[in-house]
Amino acid sequence: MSYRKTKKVEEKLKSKRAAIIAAGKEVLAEGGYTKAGIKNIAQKAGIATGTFYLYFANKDKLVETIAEEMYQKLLQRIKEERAKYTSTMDKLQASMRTCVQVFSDEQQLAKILLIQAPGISKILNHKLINIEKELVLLSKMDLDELVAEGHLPEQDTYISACAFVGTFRQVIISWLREGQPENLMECYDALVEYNLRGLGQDGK
Amino acid sequence: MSYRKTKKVEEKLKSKRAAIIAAGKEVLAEGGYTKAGIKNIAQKAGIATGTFYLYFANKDKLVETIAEEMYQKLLQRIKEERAKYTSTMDKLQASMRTCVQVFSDEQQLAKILLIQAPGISKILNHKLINIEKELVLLSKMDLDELVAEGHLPEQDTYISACAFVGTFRQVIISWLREGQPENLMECYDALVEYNLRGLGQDGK
Amino acid sequence: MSYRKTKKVEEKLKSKRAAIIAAGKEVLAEGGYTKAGIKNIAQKAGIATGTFYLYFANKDKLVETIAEEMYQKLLQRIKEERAKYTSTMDKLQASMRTCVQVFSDEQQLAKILLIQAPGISKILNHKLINIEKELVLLSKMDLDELVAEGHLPEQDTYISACAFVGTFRQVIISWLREGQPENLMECYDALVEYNLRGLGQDGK
Amino acid sequence: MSYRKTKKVEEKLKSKRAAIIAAGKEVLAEGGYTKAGIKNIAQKAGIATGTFYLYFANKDKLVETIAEEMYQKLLQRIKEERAKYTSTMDKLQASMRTCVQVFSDEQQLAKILLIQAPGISKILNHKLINIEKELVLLSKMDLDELVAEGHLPEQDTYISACAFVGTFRQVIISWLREGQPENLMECYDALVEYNLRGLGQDGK
DNA sequence: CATGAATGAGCGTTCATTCAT
DNA sequence: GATGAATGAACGCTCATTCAT
Repeated sequence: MSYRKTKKVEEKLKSKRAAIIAAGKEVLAEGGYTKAGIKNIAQKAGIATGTFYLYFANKDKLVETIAEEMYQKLLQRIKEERAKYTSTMDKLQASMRTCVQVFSDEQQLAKILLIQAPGISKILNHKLINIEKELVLLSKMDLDELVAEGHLPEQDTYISACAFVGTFRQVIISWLREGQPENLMECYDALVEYNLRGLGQDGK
Repeated sequence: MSYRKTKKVEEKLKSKRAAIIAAGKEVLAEGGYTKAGIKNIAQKAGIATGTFYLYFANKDKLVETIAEEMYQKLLQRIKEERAKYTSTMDKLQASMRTCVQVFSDEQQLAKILLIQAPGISKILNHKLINIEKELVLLSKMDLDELVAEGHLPEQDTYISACAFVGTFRQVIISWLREGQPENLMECYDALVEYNLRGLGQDGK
Repeated sequence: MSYRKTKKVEEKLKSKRAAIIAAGKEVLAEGGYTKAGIKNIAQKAGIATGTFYLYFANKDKLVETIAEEMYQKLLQRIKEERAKYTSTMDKLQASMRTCVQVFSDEQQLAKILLIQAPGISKILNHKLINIEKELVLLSKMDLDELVAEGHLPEQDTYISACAFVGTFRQVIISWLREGQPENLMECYDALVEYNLRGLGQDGK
Repeated sequence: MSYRKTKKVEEKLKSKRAAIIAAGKEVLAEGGYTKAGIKNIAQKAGIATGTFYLYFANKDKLVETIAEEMYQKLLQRIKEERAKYTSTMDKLQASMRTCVQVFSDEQQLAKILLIQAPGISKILNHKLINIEKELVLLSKMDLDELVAEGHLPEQDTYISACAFVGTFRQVIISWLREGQPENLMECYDALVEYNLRGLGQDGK
């Protein structure tokens, strides 16, 4: 009859799960999937190895959870930002700005998504790859619309979407790896201009 | 019977070292660093596991060698192609066309460089990263020159170089992962146009 | 709704200790010592894992208790039945009939004693072994008396007692494992005859 | 071209596999399946833990091998001995004498088969159980023939066969556990007589 | 008394590396 | 040189037991 699930206790549990996820992200971002030993993660989370399995069925499930969480967070933010605009062009820009923003704010997320994603067990890898695919397809839809509306010239919109996303991806990777550009947000405008020109939007 | 050598026999006659590298590439491209067990590689190379260590100090050294080899091959080809042109713009285009060409011809190289590269031990990873870095810097030098010559408007050439390389990278990744575009070379022109516009080259 | 208590509720009202023992028997009979996890047992007993340790010092003590309980139940029943007869031969038969009866009624007990008993930690095993030993010795005492009384010819009564008990044991095991004979009690007479003849009692 | 598989080397390998099996039997006989840790077995076999897996795919495969080996050895010996006789009665006796002989010679085999058999993973358990089943059925076939030939009275031969085997089993178990009888072979005759009488063979 | 989250030693298994032949 | 059997540290995971609530 005792051991009531007080608010305090419940919060502790939640925070422990969060701590594991945080530790998992940290280790994943730094060392990749291989180096992400359970003992390592558990230690960083301040728990015993056995405790890990009270919160996650196995290592893969943790990584899956992390991937899913990032996926949701990123797409959620993008949707929110897009909703603020009506013109397709603005929406497209909103997508990219949000991406840059999110990655800029959360280096960990960026590192896992853009640097460590591969090397992870194939199944899990798919989740991470999907984010990228989704971004490309989202961009493609925008481009298709813009072409239809006459705002952009005819073109292979899939290739353009890839190119579009690729420019952002590469710059962010450079920022992560080389520390160049120093500030991610500051180069956002240059990047947008590059792409708008690339897409064939003349008069700006 | 004697003049029809099997591939295996032929490889044995060649340097065993080459056979190991070939096997290493194969395994690395398909399964990633984790799946690249020495036994697996040795078997594919037609040697005993112990023999591997007569040619490479350890697993990491093999990967490093593979990385180095790819690095050399790619940059070598690029230099050769660039030498055929005099104008910087043509040189820049030659760089990219060669990249696409090489990746298109050698999926293995592409898979290792663009898909499996991360997840590999940090130190080794650096070698692979360097190829990308070098490409970006090479592009940047071209851009700097083009800007100086007045062929391109003023811009942050590092960002532009990243963007430039990123477009190619992303399309190649899509080709590897999704099989889209079906033929890599065919979309090359579209990609170049995208980037030339992006860089601000009006006429052409 | 209130007077139709489920089994679970009823057990809770009984001593929890009894519920644990019942759950322990169930799990032990079905899955053996290895599968008998404390969590599993506790769940079946309708308690928390920690509660288990309020009633038993550890897992081994539970098994020991179960063994002891079975031991007492079986020997108690045998003594009761034997008391109903005066002739040693009748007492001997009463022993066996009771055994068969009890095992027939309680498959769980049979499974634990005859099938799962081994594989359990050595010390605990001893308790279970003792039941068998006791049965053999009880039989031997009967046989010794019957030989002394002239009802049976001279013989190594220990061997005879083993043989005697062994016949029952093997048949019961076959019943448990193979389901043959279908009904244990029905073959009791044949078994008794076999042994009486084996012991050298001619005219019945 | 070197590292020839000399006789010496090959013998070492064979002996190592044998050493593992021997160690496995030893541990299995003494401590049961649960206590039979790979580290424990490897140490007893004088090898490193990893070496175990060069000879057996996993722990279960070792136990299966041991079970199979015992099965073959016992049944093989029985068949050999039975072949020496023509009368069914002699064959039946030969079966049992061989069993006693083999168990007497190899306590380890006896312990694993009669004491530790259960508690082992269900699948493996089946192999061990099968030996017993086979013995019972072999005996039953003999009894059926003897009844048909008129050498034994009508009876439930399955029950008789169980009883028959059970007597031997129980005596051997007593010998293993209690050390009584001291010498297994010496009580063989008494046991046979008991069973012949039990089966209803009057004369002799 | 009761709880169930937390613990950590220990399990079976893998694999880069070594070394006697 | 070439071999492949041998090694043992390290992995992911389990479970009997403890203890703060």
